[in-house]
Amino acid sequence: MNVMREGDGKERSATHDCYLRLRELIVTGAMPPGKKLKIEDLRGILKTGASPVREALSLLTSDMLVERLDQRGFRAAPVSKANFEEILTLRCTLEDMALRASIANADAAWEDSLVLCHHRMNQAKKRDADDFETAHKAFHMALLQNAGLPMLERYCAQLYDLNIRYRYLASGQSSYGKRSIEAEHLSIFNAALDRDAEAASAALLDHYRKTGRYLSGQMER
Amino acid sequence: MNVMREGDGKERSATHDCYLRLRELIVTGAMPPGKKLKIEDLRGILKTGASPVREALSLLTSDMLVERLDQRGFRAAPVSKANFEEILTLRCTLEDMALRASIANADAAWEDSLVLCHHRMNQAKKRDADDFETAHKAFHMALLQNAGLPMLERYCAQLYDLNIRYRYLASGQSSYGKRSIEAEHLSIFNAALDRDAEAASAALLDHYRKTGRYLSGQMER
DNA sequence: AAGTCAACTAATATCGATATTTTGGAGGCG
DNA sequence: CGCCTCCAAAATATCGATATTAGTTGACTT
Repeated sequence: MNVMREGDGKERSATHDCYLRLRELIVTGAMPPGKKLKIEDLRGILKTGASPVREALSLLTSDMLVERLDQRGFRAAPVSKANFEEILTLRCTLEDMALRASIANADAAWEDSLVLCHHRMNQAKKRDADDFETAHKAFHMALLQNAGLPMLERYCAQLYDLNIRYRYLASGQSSYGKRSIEAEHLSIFNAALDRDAEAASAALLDHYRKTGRYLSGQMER
Repeated sequence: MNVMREGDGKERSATHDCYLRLRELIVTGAMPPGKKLKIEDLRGILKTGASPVREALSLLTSDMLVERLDQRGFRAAPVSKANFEEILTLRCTLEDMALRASIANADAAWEDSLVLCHHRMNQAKKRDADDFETAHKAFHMALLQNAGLPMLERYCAQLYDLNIRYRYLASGQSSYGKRSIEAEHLSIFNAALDRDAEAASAALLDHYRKTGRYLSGQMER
């Protein structure tokens, strides 16, 4: 009667497993915005009891990916252009702060981690879209992870996921437009290694705003 | 067999009620930092089942007031000077942004709400320390609530509670030092009504930094 | 025939009980 | 004599079932 020995490739607690899988479903658009998230249905999809599902939905509420309605259950968070723009604004402010703090604390270990993440991201790009998503997030988070500000990092990670969701919704999986994402990443990367906070921040914000404009254009609402 | 008809003065769902009461217990220091939060004990205190308690703890995890340990349950979030300073830094950046946006959108309705909140705060001060806490938070949130940036407001509210917790921990309930909090509030209030973003932001950050220094001084750690 | 109210259905929120995991300690082995 | 292993007790995580609440349909009144 063991619950968590299926593929063994996931996590160890049913709740956390639910959390990750549900988040994936919402971020990628498999659960579209506004969709009613019925416990019974999700039980069927996730093959588990009601308690882990409920707890996972509660956690996703705090990530602003799920909305809780009075006593009428849960639904996938709605989307709007205003929300998208708020996410962009907050990301620009918070990541600017985090990146500058990271650079201020720069050391060899951090630079090593940047080199690795950047390399892996470029390798993953050639292979698999899903791998690239993971590596892309890892690269962006690595830029901020030397700030020594764990709460700020957490906010940035949350906002990253919310933003990714809009990208999945605007277009099919991982369509990045025609711009050279690679070049943009390279200039952020180089400026960070040079410990040039001004240049790095400018490149990062430019990267986000360009992506923002591209997605904004795709959103007809 | 009705669960939620005690004093009727609280909320309507057991989970939300647990959430509010537990948050109060942690913020005020009744549950000290690092304290193991055992489901059974809390069941006894809150007089309810295990499910609402668990769900409330999950929600508090996202507020960074509770930590979840692998499969070893929950405990009240630890405190540290670094954490306190991160909260202060984030508050200064985020509330600055929110206040400026609020002022940019200033209108008569918002000014009315400020006048009311400011008045109520001053009235409450004369009466009851607990009422003052509520009114004080309402005033500070009212300053930000015209920004039209709901996520930002949410972050600010979260950080406000985290900060209040340090005040409760540093000293007994609602000891505000010798400064004239009232005068500081008045200058923020007046600058906001004048729609002078520079002055309002400067007064607000000064208010936070003074409180921060005062609390930092009280923290020997 | 339209609006209103009431019972029915469906879904949520909560409870009590069980199985799994961790923890602390006693006994045996090196 | 100290360390590792194994066992018992406690606590967590999860399940299945129940009671409460919202949504809906249909009948009754006007």
